[in-house]
Amino acid sequence: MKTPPLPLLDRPEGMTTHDYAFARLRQAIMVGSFRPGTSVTIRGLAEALESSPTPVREALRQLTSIGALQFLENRRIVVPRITPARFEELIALRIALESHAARRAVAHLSERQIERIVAIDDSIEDEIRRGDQAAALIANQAFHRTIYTANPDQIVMPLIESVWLQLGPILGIAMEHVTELYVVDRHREAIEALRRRDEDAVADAIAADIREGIGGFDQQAVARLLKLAA
Amino acid sequence: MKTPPLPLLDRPEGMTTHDYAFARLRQAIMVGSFRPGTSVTIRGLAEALESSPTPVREALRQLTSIGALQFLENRRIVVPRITPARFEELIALRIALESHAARRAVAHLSERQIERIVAIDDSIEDEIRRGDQAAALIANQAFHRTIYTANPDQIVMPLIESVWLQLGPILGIAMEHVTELYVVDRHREAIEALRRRDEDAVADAIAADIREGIGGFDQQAVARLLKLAA
DNA sequence: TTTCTGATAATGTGATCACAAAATGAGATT
DNA sequence: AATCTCATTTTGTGATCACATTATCAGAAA
Repeated sequence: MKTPPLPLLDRPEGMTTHDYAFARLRQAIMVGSFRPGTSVTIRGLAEALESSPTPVREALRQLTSIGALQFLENRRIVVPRITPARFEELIALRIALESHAARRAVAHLSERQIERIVAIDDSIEDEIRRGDQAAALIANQAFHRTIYTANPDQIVMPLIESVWLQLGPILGIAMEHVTELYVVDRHREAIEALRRRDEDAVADAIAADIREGIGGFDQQAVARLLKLAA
Repeated sequence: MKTPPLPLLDRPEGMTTHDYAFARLRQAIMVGSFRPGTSVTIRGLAEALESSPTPVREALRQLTSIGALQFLENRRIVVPRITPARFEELIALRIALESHAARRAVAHLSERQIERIVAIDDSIEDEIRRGDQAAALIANQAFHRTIYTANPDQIVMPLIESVWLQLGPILGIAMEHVTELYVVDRHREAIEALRRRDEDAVADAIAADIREGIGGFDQQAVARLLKLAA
């Protein structure tokens, strides 16, 4: 069991060791630092995070509950494997959830929030230009999250983040082998539709954004990526 | 902090204390044994479950991750409060998720599985006749779960179960004050549509089932229930 | 009466230990 | 060479303890 390097993360004053461990592991999985099928151990991660096992155990309970990791029958903990069919389910679910979330956010968005979303979209392009795919992934998520959390009563974000997390490891492989992951997007259409407060158009733009973005990987492409990572 | 009586649950040979604690607490929340806003403590639950605090701590990390419980800023753990607006978001999300899941299951359902679903629907009616609302809720969930899990690559069930869990406490109040919670349903239409392998009709029947079932509680009705429980 | 202060109690956090369960590797047997 | 057995190692689980943080309560001051 070799723990990959975990991307560093700021630890604010007063943040508990458990919260820090959880945030750091979650981030690592989200940006593809762990490959599908990778085994992890409590003590190995505790060492990498420079903590005792207790906070790591609790973080692992959380990570398994949100689909980022998986407890096996033999009690081992692994990064879930993914098949092309499951990838397709993840994309379809992402489309269902995010178009639903976008619809229900439209009525709540202020002009200021829309300008904020535009700024985030610009930052995605900066990151792409810079060649930093993980940062582009994070910025892309911030773009989507800022739209959906405009709805003050939304409860869908934890579900969406869980789907994003489950896509992390395969996207990590893709980021190593594909250079234009976030070039195609429909963010402009989404922003135009937000300005018009047109729920249908927003939902359609978000769905198209996902379908034509990472959803463009068909089953053959996913199988190829998985083979590359074996 | 008074722990309500936790419904008993079978503990199979070899089941870890943690898994038992988690399953028992999850079930209790699902069937409405805990009221919204109820505070829980690690030691209190450990005592009720006759275990040491460690397995309970880990179970609480899981339960908070799936929306069943909530860590507050002051580190206290509570059953989440719910507002009428959040209830409406839960219903809308349930409709979005479950009609999506039903659609994607249709192609996978065998005749035998459909007969199994019919049998579960009959058992719901038995439970209603018997006046056992918690058992009817569990059977209703089994009806839905059996449809959606026909899709072997589905990944949506943990998300659906999280929404069900978040509805548990308010439904617990409803079960105390309303006697006909599961009388209205559209299960027959859903079954007919499954037999015809008609994805649109299945999705419509599931959506209508939710909307006309517990979705029939409008914001005023929810507010009234919350007042009754205060 | 209300507000403030300080002591005490309650509750979550992290560390450590012992034990249970599963994996691994070496040697013996087929 | 393949399979089995057993000892050792690895890894997860549960218990317990001490400590940190937050809540509560009683008494004093305004």
